Amino acid sequence: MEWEPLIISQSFYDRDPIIVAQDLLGKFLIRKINGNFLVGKITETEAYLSSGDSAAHNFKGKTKRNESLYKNGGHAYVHSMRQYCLIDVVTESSDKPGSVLIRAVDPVEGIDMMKKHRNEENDDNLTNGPGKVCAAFNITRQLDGIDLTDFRGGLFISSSEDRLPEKITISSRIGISTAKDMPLRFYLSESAHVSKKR
DNA sequence: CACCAGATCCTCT
DNA sequence: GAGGATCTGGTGG
Repeated sequence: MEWEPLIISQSFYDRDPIIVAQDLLGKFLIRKINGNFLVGKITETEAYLSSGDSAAHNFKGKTKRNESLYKNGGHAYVHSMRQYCLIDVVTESSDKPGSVLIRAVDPVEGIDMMKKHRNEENDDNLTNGPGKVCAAFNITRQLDGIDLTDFRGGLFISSSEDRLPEKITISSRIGISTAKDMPLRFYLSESAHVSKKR
């Protein structure tokens, strides 16, 4: 990378997922593979609450599948959904298993490799969905539980030095069958890489 | 072991 | 906007 990543520390994640979901917009998701970097600017997120949220994977308690949700803030929860993987950022502390689903990014660096991973040539269809992001970045269940605040790992999140404020749109979450109406989805209004507008 | 429910995506109308 | 492909983990017998 030609710029120095500014790794986000754990205190950023130790907050309500509704706040973290919005603050993650514009941050950079960075994947390191064999010395190469894939970089995406986060454009779409969804918050899943630590309690009382029937759509959250913590709703029925801790299982082998979701145990990463019970780690401290700043870890990754990677789970499989049909043929795809999805990635959440764990928020709050281990007794409050909230999380933020990363649903889309703007491709920034390593775009050719993303295209290979996705078998897709069109930039606009590369990373505009949670399964697509994981495929493009080669995020698999092997990364479940990884510490996103550790730059030595294969996956981390950084901020940018001087970012202009961007408009955020709030909507209900997508693809769930319960708790459909809660306004917990956030995206950069002007981004071309978002799963769905409005 | 069988069944079923998904935080999806792609390909058609 | 609908329907199917296709995979994994959780639950109950």
